[in-house]
Amino acid sequence: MDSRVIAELILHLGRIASGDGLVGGLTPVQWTGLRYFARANRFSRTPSAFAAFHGTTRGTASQTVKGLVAGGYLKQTRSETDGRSVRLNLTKKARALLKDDPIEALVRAADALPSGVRGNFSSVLQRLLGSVALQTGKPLFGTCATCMHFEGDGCCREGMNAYACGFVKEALTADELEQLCINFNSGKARPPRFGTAGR
Amino acid sequence: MDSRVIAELILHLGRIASGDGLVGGLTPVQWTGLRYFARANRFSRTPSAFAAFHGTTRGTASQTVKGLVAGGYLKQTRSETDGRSVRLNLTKKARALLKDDPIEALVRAADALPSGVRGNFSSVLQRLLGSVALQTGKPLFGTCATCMHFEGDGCCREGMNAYACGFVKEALTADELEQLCINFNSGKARPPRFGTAGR
DNA sequence: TTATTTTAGTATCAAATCGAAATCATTATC
DNA sequence: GATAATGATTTCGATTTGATACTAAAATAA
Repeated sequence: MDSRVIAELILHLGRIASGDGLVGGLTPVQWTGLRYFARANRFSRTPSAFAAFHGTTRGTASQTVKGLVAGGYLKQTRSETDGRSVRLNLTKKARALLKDDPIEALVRAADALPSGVRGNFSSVLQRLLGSVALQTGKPLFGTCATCMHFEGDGCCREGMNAYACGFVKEALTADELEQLCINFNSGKARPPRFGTAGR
Repeated sequence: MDSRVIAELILHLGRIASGDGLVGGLTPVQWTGLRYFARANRFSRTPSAFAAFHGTTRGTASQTVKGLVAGGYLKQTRSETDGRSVRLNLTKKARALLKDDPIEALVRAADALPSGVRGNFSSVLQRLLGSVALQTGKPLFGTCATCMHFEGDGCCREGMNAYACGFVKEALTADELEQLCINFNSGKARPPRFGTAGR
């Protein structure tokens, strides 16, 4: 019975924290997109990956991206390796705007927690997300720290290329270890993911 | 830096957990309405209170309610004390449908947590919600347990009417102590709330 | 009392959102 | 080479939403 209260609290908190109407000229969906492209690694900054993350269709994700590009928040570049694919990167304008993210009220609230509580709380959130993703068959995005594809000891080879991804078979910089990846695999069984949003 | 991850996790979890499209014939907003009217006490089962809770306008809330009434999920009755006001109660059809709430995946995930962790987690969520509501000036709904208006020792008077609300000056049943109330007051300072959604 | 203001609820309309389906180019597979 | 699958985009219709205006009832002021 308490579990249902928790579930409703999470939904409600999410809704209250993200501004309803447009804040700083952006709609809630556009804010979600901006946050995603700010935290996703280079393999995941594509319209399709955003669609998978956001749990929507590629068509809808394309619309959102188009709006952000038109507004000067994202810059589009075609991939050299794949003629179909498109990479999206945040502009300076976008990075500046992210300082006024309507989510900041929730960030401050979380920041006011004792650090021990905060870490604990974060772990439980991760666990819940993993469980829900598994149950609903939706893709789970994560970082290298707990990914099966992560290779590298970080100490043996000299200097660079100490880390690598065994899935895309490419070297990783230290920064990228913290970013979200669509190819994340925690090792738990889950249905094979195709390019679609998984429906 | 970790706080921002927490904030984004909460938003993402909320989005993933609540089904995107319509589930069981209801849209996500209608599900939110159904959950609200299932958990709100009799003082709060009105279109305006739902608007305040959901952080939207009364017009929009009225539309959502209209859809739920038309679908046979809510029954509308006029208030006897106030000719303007309207009370909304769940039908049996609605209570049956709530068993297949798309949020159940998240409920199960929360249920799988150790009970100690669950209680702790719930407390932190409450705390975050209170903080965000305070910062954004949005109304905070809560239960009698921590409300300033709550009166009653629960043991002195015989049988009924052991509990009461000092705000509406009415007796409360034991069931109602667990329900959400728009008149909740935690004692913390907050801007006066009018009938509007607070914008 | 009468007049004014506030509140609860609803209806209307234009803008925005979203999902489904179709389309096109590119890559993968047989 | 032929076929299938993928990435991205566009179009279209249905739905949602917020703003605005409106009615009716209650509270407040004069």
